[in-house]
Amino acid sequence: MGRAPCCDKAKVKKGPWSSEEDAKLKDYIQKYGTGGNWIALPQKIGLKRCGKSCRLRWLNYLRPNIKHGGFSEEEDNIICSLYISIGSRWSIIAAQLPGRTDNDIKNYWNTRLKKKLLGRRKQSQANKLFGSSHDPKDGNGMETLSNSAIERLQLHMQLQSLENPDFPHYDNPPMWPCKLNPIQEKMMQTLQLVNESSNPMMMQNFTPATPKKVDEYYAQSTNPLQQDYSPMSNMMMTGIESSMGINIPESSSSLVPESKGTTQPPSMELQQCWAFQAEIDELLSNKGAIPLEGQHMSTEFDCFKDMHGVKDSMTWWSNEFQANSTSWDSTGVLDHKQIDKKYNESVIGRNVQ
DNA sequence: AATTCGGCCAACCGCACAATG
DNA sequence: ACATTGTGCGGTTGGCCGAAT
Repeated sequence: MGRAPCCDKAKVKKGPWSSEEDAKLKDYIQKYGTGGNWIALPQKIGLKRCGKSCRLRWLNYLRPNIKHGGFSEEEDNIICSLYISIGSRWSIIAAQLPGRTDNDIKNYWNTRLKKKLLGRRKQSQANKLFGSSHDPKDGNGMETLSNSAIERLQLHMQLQSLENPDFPHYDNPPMWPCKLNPIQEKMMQTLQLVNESSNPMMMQNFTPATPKKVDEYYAQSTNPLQQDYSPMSNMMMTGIESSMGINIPESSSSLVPESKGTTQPPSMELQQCWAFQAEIDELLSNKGAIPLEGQHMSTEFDCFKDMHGVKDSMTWWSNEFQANSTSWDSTGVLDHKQIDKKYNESVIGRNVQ
């Protein structure tokens, strides 16, 4: 038995809002605020609408200083960067873009930005690999990998290739994230689950590395590419390492090793880590696939050419975002509530809880 | 000119969580 | 401690509109 509906659906109006309804709602809220109860609000002002519908209309359309459409390149970069980092947490992303609503950003991402970045070809390949045609009864666990995770993985790998264009990235060492936020941790746990079920042999032999082992890895590194401590790498988690259970000590994030150290081979954990990264990469890039008509393999990442200076901007933004966020799980929500509170206090002159 | 198709976006739905009694 | 209610959020849908055929 589910919870009772918030309103009588037979008696409320649905569909597009008329200008009269907009005016009623706007006038009332500008005069009296929301009163802290959206459910009761439509009755007070004689609107035959669900309270939730009123709230949505106000937040997404009638609220002052709302911007619609015309996303700037900087906003594109911010959205992309945050999506890769935290996924479809639209409210949090919206909180970082003044005047934008979560709904707007969500629509913009789903209809334009995603296509711009991923391109049709990779999308169709991903669908082929993980899409609805896949039989969930196969039991290989791939169905548990969400589209969001796939997209983020793809985006990240594309960015990684841009970082080191001369090297196929399955030959590259991992670029260590300095510290995962809880959301990133969760995503990596999901990826780990997928890997566990799709390749149990690999995980059987795996034991999580300790921070000490990671420090040893840094000391052992001989390849200049293994010294990647760019902010980009910190923000855009490779994820694979994390999914393998390797913990990155916080202190490592700001350390740039002076020497290259010894020539000892990397630890077993790291070799397994790279192998897993190569495996995922192989899976996603689907190297054996025949290019679609009119497309060439060399255009793999051409979609990113549309994003002028995306790397620099994203790096900058990543640092700013990290620096400004006191905590990951509350940032957006708090900001949103603060905005509403400020509006009620300053415009309406009311002190709302 | 008529029809089909696909992109876009506003709005709805249902779930999860927080607040309250 | 539990039940109820309100709010916030992300996913999805339906309809409009312009482009293509």
